[in-house]
Amino acid sequence: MELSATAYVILGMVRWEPRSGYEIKAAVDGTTRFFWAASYGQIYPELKRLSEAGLIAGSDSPTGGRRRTVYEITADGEAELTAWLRQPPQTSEMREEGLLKLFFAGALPPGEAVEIVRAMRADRLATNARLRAIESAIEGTVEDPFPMIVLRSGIEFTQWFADWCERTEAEILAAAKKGRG
Amino acid sequence: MELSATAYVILGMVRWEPRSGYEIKAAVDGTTRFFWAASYGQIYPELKRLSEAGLIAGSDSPTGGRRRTVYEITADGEAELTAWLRQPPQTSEMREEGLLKLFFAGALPPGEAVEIVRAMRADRLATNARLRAIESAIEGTVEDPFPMIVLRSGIEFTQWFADWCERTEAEILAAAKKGRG
DNA sequence: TTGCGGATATATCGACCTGATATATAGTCC
DNA sequence: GGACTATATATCAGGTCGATATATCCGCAA
Repeated sequence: MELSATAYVILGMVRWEPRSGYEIKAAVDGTTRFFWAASYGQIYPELKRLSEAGLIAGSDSPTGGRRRTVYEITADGEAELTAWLRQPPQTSEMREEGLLKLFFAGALPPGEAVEIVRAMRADRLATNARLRAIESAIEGTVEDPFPMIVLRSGIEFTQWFADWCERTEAEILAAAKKGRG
Repeated sequence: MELSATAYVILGMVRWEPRSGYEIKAAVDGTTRFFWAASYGQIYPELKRLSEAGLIAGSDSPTGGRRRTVYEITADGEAELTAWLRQPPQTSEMREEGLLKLFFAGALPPGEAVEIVRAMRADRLATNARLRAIESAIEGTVEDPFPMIVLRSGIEFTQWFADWCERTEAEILAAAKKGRG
């Protein structure tokens, strides 16, 4: 039985507490989104697969006339999750359109490249602020230390990236000045 | 005309010099792979689309009996590329299975979580070494400063990440000791 | 009370992307 | 000549994203 990493996101999320597909999506957006996203297009089919495989169990719990299925993890699911946690991590990817544009910035007139770095910096700082807000909100409320450790890695990373942009902007401007002088 | 970011990778690559699909793939793997990857499954169909759109021009240049099409950028392609470079970057994604596992590491017995951080650190250090090797190899050979700037961002980032892993390992071990004591 | 907007809930689709695989030819080394 | 690697193009299953569709529920205001 081969499961995608997203399947394990679902297992991990319902392990903390039973959730509907909608709640899983909201939990992912509020937590792992920074380093592992998931969309409805993955979540709902995956819930069916995991349910058929007996790794989670769904039960109807409608709100009035609105149908709703809440899933909880099974003993098999828990075993599958911990077995996966013990395997060395494989996937490590990045897609940074800003770095891609900077890479080809030689095609722009001198002086325009700094705009790319400025836009990246503003973006990283905005993410940093969002993550800091989450940090303040959950500070001291959770007993499990690992979500907070990972959240802080995001805060440090976006801060590092913003600082790199600032330094690089200065570097590009200095080189342009030297080139002109 | 809507182009994917990967289409612009191709435009940027053939702008430096005419290349075959195979050579574009090799160039991507040697340079932008760290922050923007591309596979044959994207490159070959995209070359056809860009060629039909008149943004690149292909010419047959076989090696003996082995067919080979080399593409070069057109004036339209160059205009399209610089117009894209002037738009603010959109996509910024990360997929770090290690952080995902660490996030759920509370499901593991205490003491096992450090293994995840150790594996991530080893991996980041290996990438760092590869990037440094590229840096040494191309040092002083390229006039365009931007590829080197981007390469160094990768070197700094992997170094920062490895350092974060080291600090986090110590933090986890200290917490475990405190928990036991 | 009627209606509007936003939240909850599930489902689907086109497009993008990866990794693997298939098919051929060319060059190198023993 | 055979083994191996590099060059070159093509394809496919499956993962993933963003947007969209459908429907219900709730609070609030006209």
